[in-house]
Amino acid sequence: MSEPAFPRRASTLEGVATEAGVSRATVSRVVNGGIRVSPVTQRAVERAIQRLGYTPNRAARALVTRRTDSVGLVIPEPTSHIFGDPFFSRLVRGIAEILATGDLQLVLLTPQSKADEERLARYLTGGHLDGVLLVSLHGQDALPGFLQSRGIPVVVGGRPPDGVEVSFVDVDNVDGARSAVRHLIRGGRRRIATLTGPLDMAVAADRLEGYRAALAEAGIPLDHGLELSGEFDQERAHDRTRELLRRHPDVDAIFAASDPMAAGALQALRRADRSVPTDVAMVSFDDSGLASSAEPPMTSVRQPIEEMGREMARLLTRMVTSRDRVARRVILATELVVRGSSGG
Amino acid sequence: MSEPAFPRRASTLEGVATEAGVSRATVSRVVNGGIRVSPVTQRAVERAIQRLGYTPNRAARALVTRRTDSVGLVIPEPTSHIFGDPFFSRLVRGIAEILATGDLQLVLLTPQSKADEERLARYLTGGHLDGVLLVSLHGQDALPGFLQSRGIPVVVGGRPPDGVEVSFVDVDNVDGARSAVRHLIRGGRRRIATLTGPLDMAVAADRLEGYRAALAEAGIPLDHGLELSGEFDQERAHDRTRELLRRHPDVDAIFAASDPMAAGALQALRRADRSVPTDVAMVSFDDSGLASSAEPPMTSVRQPIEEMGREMARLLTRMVTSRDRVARRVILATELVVRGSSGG
DNA sequence: GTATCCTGTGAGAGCGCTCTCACATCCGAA
DNA sequence: TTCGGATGTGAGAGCGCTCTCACAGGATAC
Repeated sequence: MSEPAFPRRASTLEGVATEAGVSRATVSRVVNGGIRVSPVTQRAVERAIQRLGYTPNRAARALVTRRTDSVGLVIPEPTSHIFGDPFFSRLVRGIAEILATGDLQLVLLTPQSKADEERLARYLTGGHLDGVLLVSLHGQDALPGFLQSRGIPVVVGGRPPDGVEVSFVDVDNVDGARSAVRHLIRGGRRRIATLTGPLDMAVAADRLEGYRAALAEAGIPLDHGLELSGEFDQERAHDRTRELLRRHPDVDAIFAASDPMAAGALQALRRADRSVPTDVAMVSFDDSGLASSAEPPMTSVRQPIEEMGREMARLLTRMVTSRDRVARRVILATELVVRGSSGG
Repeated sequence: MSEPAFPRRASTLEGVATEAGVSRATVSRVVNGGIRVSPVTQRAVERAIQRLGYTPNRAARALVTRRTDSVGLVIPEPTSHIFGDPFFSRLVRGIAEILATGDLQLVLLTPQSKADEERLARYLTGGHLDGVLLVSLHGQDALPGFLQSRGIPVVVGGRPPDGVEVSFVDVDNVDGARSAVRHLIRGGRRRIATLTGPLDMAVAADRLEGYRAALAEAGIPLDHGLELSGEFDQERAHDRTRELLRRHPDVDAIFAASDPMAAGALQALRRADRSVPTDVAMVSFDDSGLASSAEPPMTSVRQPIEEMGREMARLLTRMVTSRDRVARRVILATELVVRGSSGG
């Protein structure tokens, strides 16, 4: 195969202007919406653009407009945590869907270390991006406040750190967890344990709060020995469940704060010869593919993750394209999908 | 909360130059590697950069260097197909890991329609990106050849369309499938069915080829009634398996070309009261979390997906930073992870 | 008829950077 | 001593675009 021809120098505004017999300024007007251009000129320019296959040079445009037409998605998470859990993909899907309509590019940023994070902060404040989406924040992460104070449009996915006045989109985790546990209580369960995520994450804390609220309203006393906190993953959930069954053999239900955790718990229950849902009923959170394919199929709290992504992108787009910097909060409702694991 | 102060104008080369008492050119030299700068000047400039918190303006730089320091990842796939399957996340992880070391930004592009694809082709040829990673190509997609002919660095994940001389990284799907089916044959199975992916995708065709090769070398005649092609997803695999069991009740093993498909088949087998592995042995492909958490745990072909991402990023980085345009092909080996489902 | 406005267009500056070229030193070799 | 060649530095052009301003010419107002 012959060496591919190197692309001829991409055509510029200047070239189009010459071709159409007008000035650069006029071509620029046509390209940017054709305001104040006569129909005749407009058509001539459009034909010239067509003939030359002209595409505006983004770098040149960015240099003068101080807009890059791209936004960042920051996931400050050891990437290994993201996998096995399609949360991330679904979120990106929703985000990309909306950004595409606004002609904004999505730039992915996954700082893996402290050094990465410093470089990132630099990058973000360096005017490389028009706005930033932040997800999977731990604890009192300073990033949202920092960016906000520098005037950079920010939208957080999930509840942001306390005291930071920033736009965010969250799922109603408290309510979702409460309805899950209520469902177990309605099924006659009383000794209900919960596997929580890392409690420095708002999402984990909120789900625990919902669990407690449901017990409280049913008049069931809290037993902190039934609250097992840890990571969101399957392996550790398995171990924690085994431990739980040893210490509290009377447990008759488990609320797991994620599907992978439920899968781990299910394994532990099977190995301990406890049948689900007869001996131990289960409800989980996420309603990913894992839940529906589990054996028995898992009752789970469905989160509108794509919608969360969409809403985040919508908020950010608005902040980027207008000078509107008012912090907004959007809370999305969850839905309990009942399957066999909870004893229906 | 008070309105956040708007960020002061980011400092420029000019500013740093003044601060350090040198010319713009000298600062530029320091920023770009400090070649031909005296140690004294170098230090002075570095201090000035530090004091002013200077970050180079990427747009301005791109305008003159004609490099954007960002590469695209194109996934021309109805995004819904990506989910439930962590392939995508793992790939991105590997890619991001390598790109970070080379200071390249990852831009995600997921064309969803023909119109999107045309816009994309424009965008890619418009000099907005230094290079492109393509994955999940269907059939005889023209994109890789098109980009290649325009002189844009391209690396394909998976086997590219025939006749296109382009760099790619692929998993040895033929060999992986062959070893999976050999394993079933060694276990004494003879009536082995396979659930394949869409055969216009090289990955699906290759796995089918491996399946056939294993049967052929064992002297087992092919029966096309045992080859069920379709999508990679769980639901349709379930339906196809039910159909298979009706038509060919003597089947004693199934090789599923993905984990979600295996999960679907497992459900269908359970509902038909066939025990796994006693009545029907199973092997799948991917070795995602789904495989290890299935009941029984699924024997599966593990693919080095992160490594595939890393290798793709490495190839692209090399093409972008040098003028090296030689097409390279990298084939990564798979590994059979034996668990309960195959009766191993 | 002149003053005023609006519309369509072009000239030209300038965004922040890189890169070429010129030049001023300084060194060692002839 | 003179010269060629490093070596370190600065001046200035120019990348492709947007945006302000000026201005011509037609419509509208008095």
